[in-house]
Amino acid sequence: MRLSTKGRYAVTAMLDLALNGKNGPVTLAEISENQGISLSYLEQLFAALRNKELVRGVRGPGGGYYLGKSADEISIANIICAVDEWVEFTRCGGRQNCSGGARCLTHTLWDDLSSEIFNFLANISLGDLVRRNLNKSEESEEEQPPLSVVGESDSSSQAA
Amino acid sequence: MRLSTKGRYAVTAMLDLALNGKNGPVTLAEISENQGISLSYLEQLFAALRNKELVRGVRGPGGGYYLGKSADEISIANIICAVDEWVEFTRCGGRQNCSGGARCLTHTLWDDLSSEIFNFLANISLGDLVRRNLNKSEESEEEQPPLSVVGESDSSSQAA
DNA sequence: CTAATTCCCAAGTGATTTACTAGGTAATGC
DNA sequence: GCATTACCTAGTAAATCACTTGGGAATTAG
Repeated sequence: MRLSTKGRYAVTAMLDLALNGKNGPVTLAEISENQGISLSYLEQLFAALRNKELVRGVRGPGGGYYLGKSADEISIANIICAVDEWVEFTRCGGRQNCSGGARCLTHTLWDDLSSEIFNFLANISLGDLVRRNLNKSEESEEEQPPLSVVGESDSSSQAA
Repeated sequence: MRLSTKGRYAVTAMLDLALNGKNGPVTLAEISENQGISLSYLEQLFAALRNKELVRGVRGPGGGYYLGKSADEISIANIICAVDEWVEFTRCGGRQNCSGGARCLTHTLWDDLSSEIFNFLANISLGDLVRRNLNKSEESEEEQPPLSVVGESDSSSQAA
């Protein structure tokens, strides 16, 4: 998993699309304006998103972009992977002996954590985020817990 | 949050330290060997980790690094933030009107998601990962669910 | 005391990535 | 046919990555 600013641009743009695309397509010019991202950079990001069929472009006047599927079918992980493409990290390529035999244990741990993070992001959809925001708008100033809490771990006090 | 390869190096190195540091300090040379990371790059990473008091160095022969606190008190978010430092993403600086008034809504959504991801990583400690691995070694080939599942979301079928 | 070992520190470097500009072409609507 | 939009390619300054070089400074073994 890789969560760079590029992925953030993509997620932010997709959120904009999900929010403003209810009636008719949204132009990249609008997203550029709204989110302060350069038009041409958006074009590059959307080329990648288009390849993964996360968005669908319509040319000509009145054109723009639609979501490629329903907001509930698009996960944050989908978006990030589309633009930031997954790089395999551990060098031991899964099968190699990895300097000293059973020392590859650390890599196993990392791989576990890595897919953990991926699953987390794969379980949050654009639809989730949008719905959550609508709820917040209605309930206005009421305190609300984060959309889905990890539970378990009570290892206190580590917010930087 | 920012999860680059740099953060991965740091997490991997810290895992190595947590696993091999039970009796005596671990040298960067060992970690370098084990994990295939250049010694000097490790030094840079550990300089950052030292600043955040996540590790403690001991000089001279027989020296090396200890964890700065117990493995349970060190979260993955701690490690990543130490080396990869948090960059604020949204341009509207929290208070600005953000081109067109209520359009900053997308940014609110992003901020929510962002702190969501952070909390997730803040709730996984080095200790958690190590314990999980020990369990796995004992129970050997038994199937085990990922360390902590998100629950809730049933928005099926989105693993790439 | 000396020498080896380790952490510590600073500067520099080629490769890659980031976010962007410039300059197009292709389809579509009025 | 003209404006509008998506689509495509190339180039670029700045930043980041992962690493090298070349030194220290503290500690221990002998």
